[in-house]
Amino acid sequence: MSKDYLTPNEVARMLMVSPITVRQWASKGLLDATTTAGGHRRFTREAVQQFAHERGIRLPRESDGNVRRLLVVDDDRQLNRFLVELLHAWSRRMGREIEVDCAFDGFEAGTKVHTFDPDVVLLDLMMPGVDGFEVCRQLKSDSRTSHIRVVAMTGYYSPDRVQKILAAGADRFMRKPFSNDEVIEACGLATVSRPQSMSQATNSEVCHG
Amino acid sequence: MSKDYLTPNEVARMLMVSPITVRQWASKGLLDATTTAGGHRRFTREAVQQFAHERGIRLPRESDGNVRRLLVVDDDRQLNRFLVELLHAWSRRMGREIEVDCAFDGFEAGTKVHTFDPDVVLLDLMMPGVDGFEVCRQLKSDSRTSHIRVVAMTGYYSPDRVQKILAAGADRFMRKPFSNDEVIEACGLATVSRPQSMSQATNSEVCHG
DNA sequence: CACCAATGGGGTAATTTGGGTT
DNA sequence: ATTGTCCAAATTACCCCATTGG
Repeated sequence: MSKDYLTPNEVARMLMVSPITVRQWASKGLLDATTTAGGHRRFTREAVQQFAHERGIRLPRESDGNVRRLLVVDDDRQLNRFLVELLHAWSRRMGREIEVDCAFDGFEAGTKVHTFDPDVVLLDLMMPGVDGFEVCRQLKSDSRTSHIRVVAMTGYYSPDRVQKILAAGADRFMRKPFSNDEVIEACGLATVSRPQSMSQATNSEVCHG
Repeated sequence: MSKDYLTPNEVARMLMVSPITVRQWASKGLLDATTTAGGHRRFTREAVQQFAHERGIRLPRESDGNVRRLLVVDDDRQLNRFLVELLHAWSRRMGREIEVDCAFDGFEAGTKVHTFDPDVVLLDLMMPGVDGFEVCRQLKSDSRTSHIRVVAMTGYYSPDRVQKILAAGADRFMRKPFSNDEVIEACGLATVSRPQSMSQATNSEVCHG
């Protein structure tokens, strides 16, 4: 799942070019774009990826698609620890080698995004003083981190909110409380090189919200 | 704002060679590069650093203790901008080449500590949801960032508080409001390889707190 | 509605880049 | 091994004003 719109600035960073160049490409029809009522261009993630793929452009930090490192961002130390252990337990059970790290505040999250280089970030949206939407947006608009799968977690739910979260760039949305299976699936761990069904192997305990 | 890619010219300056040479290295695959849609090469900082490291080349920025890059961390956009412009104006006046970048929240600060690689961080301690003491501690306890000079800024003052800030690892403390000279001094810009007196060149306006 | 900073568009001019070759 | 020069093409800077989004 992707965010529905990218601005010229965001596209420019992704393609390692100035916004002006993006404008030229768009006006020449090389890069598919729609326009707002006021004439500003908006791009889809798919269009950009297709554009890049057609020209053999390798977007920075492109991984092989397999999840190896996950970063849990949550100020609630208990829930944070729970998620870390859930993931560790799963990896032991499935024989998949993954690394899990955690961050308890926005600054730590920001540093670990670069020092730990995660494939997935599990992001609590309800952290005091941390605007989860803004974090999503920043992650997705920097070509060094835009490949990271963002799993947004929150207890507060409304269709509007989900819309906003996905628009900010989150790849998945999890409403608390969630089951273990949901976490695994949202992290993209369930469907990788493992077509066999393992439903009985993963339990369905529910964690608090 | 800092870019997340480098052009051939920029790499050439970093490695102290001509752009043509960079081109050769890239076309021979010695220096990792991607291309834009139009065929121009783009490089990541990491690639250049790796290239330099493999050949024992010391990048100019790490060669001396002079302040070159400063990161302003403050959610108050006006004060943030004021500081950035103050530093820019000073650099123009003194003919010192420095780069200044800014962050408006904890997460952005965390990422830019690594992507911008600053020599100095000016840190507002009163940001909502960001524990400045904790940020100091984290910066100073990681060997990758412990060399960064931390200038803590706050309007609330008490001896106790100063004690806490310095204990957390801050190198300097600035109480708002502060004068331009104070900022320059706190950033370690005043005393470097410039024995000439410029006292009349630096004004003493006071910015708000 | 007015306000404001940030962003985007169109156009033209200036700069940078890749490639072949020296 | 590195750099200079030439050219066409790609990219960017700059100006001025409109749009966006809070």
